[in-house]
Amino acid sequence: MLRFEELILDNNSPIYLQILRFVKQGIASGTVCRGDELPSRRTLSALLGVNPNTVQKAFRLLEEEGILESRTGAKSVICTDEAAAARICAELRESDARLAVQMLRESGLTKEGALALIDRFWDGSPERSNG
Amino acid sequence: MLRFEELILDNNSPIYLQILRFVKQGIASGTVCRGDELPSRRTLSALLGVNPNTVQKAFRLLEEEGILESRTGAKSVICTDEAAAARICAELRESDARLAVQMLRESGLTKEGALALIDRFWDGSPERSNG
DNA sequence: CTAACTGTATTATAACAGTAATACAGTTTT
DNA sequence: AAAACTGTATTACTGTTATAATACAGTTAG
Repeated sequence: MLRFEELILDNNSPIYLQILRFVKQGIASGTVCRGDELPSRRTLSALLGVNPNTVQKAFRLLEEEGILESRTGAKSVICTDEAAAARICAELRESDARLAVQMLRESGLTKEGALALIDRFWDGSPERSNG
Repeated sequence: MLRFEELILDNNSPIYLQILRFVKQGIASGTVCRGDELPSRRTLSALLGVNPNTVQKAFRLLEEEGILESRTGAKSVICTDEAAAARICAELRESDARLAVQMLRESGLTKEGALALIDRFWDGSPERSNG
């Protein structure tokens, strides 16, 4: 099951998107699968200390993406099979890669320069090749 | 001189940040240097088709970073020497790399996975390793 | 059935970012 | 000095995000 108590919210992006991503990552990693129930909007909002409508927004988007099934009165249920989970996993990473590539391209880097920069920054501060 | 007429604005990020980056890239590439005048807020806003205050916001930030010198009534002047230009150049790319790395790490990728993804995405759509 | 839960919908408020319109103040040019 | 330019400051409008209160509707457990 998803451990929402381990979801630490930050202020850099909308809360509903952080919840969305958390659920998607849970699916991508196999932590949750088809048939698993999610906590109710009210329960989760209390747990996270946010407004129920903020959770509702995230859940609504999950439903629109076909990840969640909601019936009025009943708890919401994950409805992704393994293929869908793999797709979500790929989407998560591809969207990140797309954003990263776009960002690096816009700064005028070549592909090789970008790869070198990523390589240097991954493990910590880069060597200063130039002041 | 900076050729603002070649600055194509997009809707993915705030205009004032796009202007800011354009000027910084001009400095980093040596297109402008210390002593060069920038077009007035009004002139540039008319050229770009945006509000003068949007340009003003970018220029104010440039001044706060010590890149621009403004006196009421007179045109704003670039005040970065070569060392500052080199620093800006490095900052531009390092900040991009930091953001890219952070983004890719958060999606759970390894360094090798991230490099491979960047490599695949740089020239266009990646091969689908999995459906 | 009833009570307590569930999801859904509506409306309102506040804060913030981005953009815009306008007025004010100083410089430059004539 | 006057006109035309310049930067600066104030205020306002818009959209997004987050929150909140409330009402309604369906399910589940007793």
